Amino acid sequence: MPPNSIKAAQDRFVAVWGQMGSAWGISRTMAEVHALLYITGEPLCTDDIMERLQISRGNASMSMRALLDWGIVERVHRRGDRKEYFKAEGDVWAMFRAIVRERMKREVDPLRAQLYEIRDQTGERAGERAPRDQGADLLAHNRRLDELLRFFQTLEGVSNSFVSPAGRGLQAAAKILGYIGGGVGNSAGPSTEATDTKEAG
Amino acid sequence: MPPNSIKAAQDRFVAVWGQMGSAWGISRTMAEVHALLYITGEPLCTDDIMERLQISRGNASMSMRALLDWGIVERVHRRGDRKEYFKAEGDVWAMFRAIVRERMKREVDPLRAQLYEIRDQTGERAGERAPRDQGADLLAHNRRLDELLRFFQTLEGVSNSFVSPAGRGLQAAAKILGYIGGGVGNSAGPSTEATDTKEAG
DNA sequence: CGACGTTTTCAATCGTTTCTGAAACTTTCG
DNA sequence: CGAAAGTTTCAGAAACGATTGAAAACGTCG
Repeated sequence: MPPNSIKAAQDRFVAVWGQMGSAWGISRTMAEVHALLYITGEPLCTDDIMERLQISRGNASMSMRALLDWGIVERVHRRGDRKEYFKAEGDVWAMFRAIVRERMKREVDPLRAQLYEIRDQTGERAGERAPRDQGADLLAHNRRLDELLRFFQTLEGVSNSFVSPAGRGLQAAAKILGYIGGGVGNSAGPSTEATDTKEAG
Repeated sequence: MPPNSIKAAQDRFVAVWGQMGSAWGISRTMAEVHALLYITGEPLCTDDIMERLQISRGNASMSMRALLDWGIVERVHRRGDRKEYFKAEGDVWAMFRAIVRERMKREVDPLRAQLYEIRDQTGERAGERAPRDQGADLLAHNRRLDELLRFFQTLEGVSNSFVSPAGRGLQAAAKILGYIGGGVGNSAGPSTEATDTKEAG
């Protein structure tokens, strides 16, 4: 096995992860930077990233900053070195929790707020009554909004129980649900289990 | 209340939903079309959509097709009318299940497959041994890949239990978890007040 | 069967987002 | 304090995905 096969695998991982990122509305480069930090597992500095990913300094800097904001990458200082190094969160579940937390905060919460506003916009104000004609439509309209709101409220709850300090809760629940769903066996143990997913229909 | 206030609310909903879509990697227009169908609740034809959303015929057609593929919009035929009409799935949970199913199929499953390949790429082949130098790095590299794979496997399980015919399972679980989440003193509650959805019961 | 209304496709265009590179800024150290 | 090293910002350039509009395909009806 050639000694640089790890590097090749890393490159491939970076590409794959970057692609996934862009499918989920995250800038490709940001995902790539994260991928690189995650897969190498060790702290890298801006120049390392620039060189390895062939991107500009500005881009590298911005992406790093964003990852820091997301809380899935942390600064590392080395004694006797003025450079800053960066290291990715190593625990996949912690990483995912951070992502969920941020996306809820940035996208779902504002969305909920807007939906409430829209709901209020046609909500009956005190002492005012909708015209007879509009009544049914309005009711149905508001019912649909409410259903959406209810849904997002539930989602909020789920996400909180996942994200919270005691958030391992969902990790456990996920496993239980996993069993229900597909009989997916996953237990502790670093052994290379390449268990195939069994469809349960 | 002016009779067109529903229309105004609909427009606003369309805008909000479209924005959300693009934040999650769905084309804005497609999300808008869906929003329109959902919020009006009744079947619309291509021309209705073109006019209301001010988009081209081609765009409307493509977006409709995509929504059909996602399984969150269905064709409706009207007797004595050659046009095709389209109607959005009305049940929020069913809609969300369809979305999860599709995104898993299109994005997560391929990702998993790729990760397996990458894993195999450096996996020890029979009778071959990694050079001593690379040993530790390789082990750590593969461990990180495995963790990711394990995670996605669990995710797959959760999603299956959600998506499957008996998928109401997660709906119930979600509510339970939601309660837990609400009860748990979670970190500085972002903006989770205003939880006054009217209960029908 | 040919004409008409409707839907689909696709190359060209347009608009948005991302990326670059250089300048401005900040921090550290002699 | 000033120089050196590092980081951030930002206007313009490039890349990418979305959108259009016209033409082809489809299916129906007289």
